[in-house]
Amino acid sequence: MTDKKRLEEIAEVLSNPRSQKDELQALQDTIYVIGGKWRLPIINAICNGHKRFREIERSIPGITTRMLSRELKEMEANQLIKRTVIPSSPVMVEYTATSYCRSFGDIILEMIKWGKAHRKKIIRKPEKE
Amino acid sequence: MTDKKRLEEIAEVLSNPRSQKDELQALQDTIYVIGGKWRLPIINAICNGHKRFREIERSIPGITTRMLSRELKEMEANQLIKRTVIPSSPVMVEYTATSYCRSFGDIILEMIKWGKAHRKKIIRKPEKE
DNA sequence: GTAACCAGTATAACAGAGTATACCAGTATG
DNA sequence: CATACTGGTATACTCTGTTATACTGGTTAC
Repeated sequence: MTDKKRLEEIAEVLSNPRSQKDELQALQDTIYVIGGKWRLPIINAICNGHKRFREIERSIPGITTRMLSRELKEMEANQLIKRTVIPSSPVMVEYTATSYCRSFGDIILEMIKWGKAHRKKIIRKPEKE
Repeated sequence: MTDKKRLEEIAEVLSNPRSQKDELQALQDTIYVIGGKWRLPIINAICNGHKRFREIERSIPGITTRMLSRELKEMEANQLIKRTVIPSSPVMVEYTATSYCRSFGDIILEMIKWGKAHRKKIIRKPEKE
């Protein structure tokens, strides 16, 4: 390590008693958990009261059965949601949010807020036709 | 369309005067803009005062030169950051955040908050060794 | 002269997120 | 009997974000 780099590091630590590193780590952890195109929309749908598979599917235009199925499975494994089978006929399935899941509420809210505020600025890549 | 589905839709609209659809759209727009593994960490780094290429690179462990270069280029194209060349010798480059970029502050803050609160719950897939 | 810094570019390859399409068993509706 | 609903699975494929590795040109320090 060069002296320059060393001095930079010392300066950084001194100016950051609570360390930027922890914040970066926390940020990256969160990105890891809610990463991907569908995770947050699904959480949002379930928190908004959509419980049934097809109901969630319909509420998120563009998502495929496969992706929804996969995400739900993983989210159940990670204790984000609860899957309940109602032994009626035909069998019904209900997905409900755990409190862990609802802890994303503030993030989702902020993101909706941002999206609404900056609607006009966004130029999406054209969807495949 | 079946009567059932039709009734469901009516019920949904009635219970949602300000329409969940707009919120979902806003959420997906935001996901689209800040999507990916590196976008938010880079924004965070620049907002925290890291201006120089190598400085940003060093502040985000794991990122490659290529990814940082690509992201910076795209972010500049999208008016998220400003790239300034200082004609010294050797040439220096400074990246600074636009106010548009800083508008992600609240989202990043919420995500850091979440990450810190749920640190222990996260089981990351083991990194490649 | 060689090692390290700056700000990147080039090339190739990979992994997995995401898409497309079809299909299953079971039930109810007309 | 055909159609449409339920909650999904199976197979195959694409795409691109991401990684890995090497390299460039110019400058400064030892």
